[in-house]
Amino acid sequence: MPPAEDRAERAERILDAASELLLRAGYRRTTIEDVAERADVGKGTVYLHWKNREELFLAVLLRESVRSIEDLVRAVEADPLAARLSRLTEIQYANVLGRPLLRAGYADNADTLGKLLPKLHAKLDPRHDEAFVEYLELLAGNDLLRADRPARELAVAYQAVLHGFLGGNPPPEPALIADTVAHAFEPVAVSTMRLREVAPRVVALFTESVALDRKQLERAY
Amino acid sequence: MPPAEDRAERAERILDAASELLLRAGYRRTTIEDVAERADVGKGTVYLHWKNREELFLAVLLRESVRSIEDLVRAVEADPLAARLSRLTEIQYANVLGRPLLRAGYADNADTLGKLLPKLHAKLDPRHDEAFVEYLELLAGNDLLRADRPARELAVAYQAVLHGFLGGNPPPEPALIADTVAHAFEPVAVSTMRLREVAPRVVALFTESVALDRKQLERAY
DNA sequence: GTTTGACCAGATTTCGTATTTAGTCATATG
DNA sequence: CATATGACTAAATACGAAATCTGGTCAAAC
Repeated sequence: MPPAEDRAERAERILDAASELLLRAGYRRTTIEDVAERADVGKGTVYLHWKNREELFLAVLLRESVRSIEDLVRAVEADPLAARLSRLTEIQYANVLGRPLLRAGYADNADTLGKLLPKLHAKLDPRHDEAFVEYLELLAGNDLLRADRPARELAVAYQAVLHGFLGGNPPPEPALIADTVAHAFEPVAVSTMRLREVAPRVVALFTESVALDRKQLERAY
Repeated sequence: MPPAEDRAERAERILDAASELLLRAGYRRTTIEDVAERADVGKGTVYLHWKNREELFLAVLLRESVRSIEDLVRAVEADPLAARLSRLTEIQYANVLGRPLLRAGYADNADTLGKLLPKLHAKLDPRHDEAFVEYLELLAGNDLLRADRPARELAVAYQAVLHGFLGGNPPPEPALIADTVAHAFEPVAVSTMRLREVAPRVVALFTESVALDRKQLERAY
């Protein structure tokens, strides 16, 4: 087996297997052997990529998270108006709802993620939160966000709103959170011109943030 | 023991005991005997008031909920401006945070409420939701609420926001949800005059709603 | 150099037993 | 005679020992 190239491919195959089983059986009931068998590798091979079970499954979730943000970046690249907070929220909200593993992460679905949840939040949240606050500050600096409160405070309120919607049963329509976020956090008038200006920087910001996550994933390849 | 009067008093005493123990030890670990002993009654006496363990503890939570709404009603009576959605939310949010049992109910604290949680939501939510939508419709009819979406839809969004804030860790300051709700759901200008007009009807609405809950509680007396 | 599965310690599940508890009701009490 | 009680029972829960399973390692195979 040629070394470098197929190694990454094998890692992906293992993640695919883990992802599939995680979704079907949940963290608690999915064993490393199950994953190895489904990925057509020996059990020991899994440990050549990740140092233990937990890291493997966290990688599954990290990959899913990276993919969702890559989707988001593509959406903003395709349409600069998607850089607007309300529109971005709508896209990302729908995106998360369409990815059962992320949805489980937000809805605190203990059955599928089990003891992985706390570890997950400890690992992913801080960096993403940071990037998100930067994004808000970028908006604020361009009159695309309410300026009467610090971005960091609006971020707290925003996270609460997002969590509230994602935790809904059933989660409300994406249009409703878009509308709510628009009123709650955007200024009365949002300049399309300004939006076109910041869009590339938004893309850069999220691309950079996601690059770090990518790096971490690739360590396993 | 004179019948009617002291019977209610005894019921309250039992609820006090149950409440105390529920908070300290959680539903799963609190036995009827513990409650009876702490309330200075025989075990059988508890069953003269409630038909089973679950009903007893649901009554504890119902009473807490009733009390919180009574607080709210008093606040609106004392200050008609508190009938405004953002202000009402701020008061009720702080109220819930200050009542550990209600807080546990919203934060899905499985440890203290355990298997009681699903039953609780099934029992309390429908009626309160109904009253809340009426309240929103009352506001909408007086230009005290955004009119570009049906009240029922705003109610869904509002519940998501409230749940998101209450589920926060730690829950954000009351002022932040007030601000968020004001922007998200209120019209740009809120007429103080109109507010004074509707306040009594808001009081009546919630009083009536809570009266039903009271009735249910008193059945046990 | 790379992959693997047999292996082992520790975790988890199982299953039978002991204990606890919800709910009842015959009796005690005032 | 109406009310309150705690002894009682069936059912649930907790416990513990034995059996099973699984994460992680590593010597052997390739």
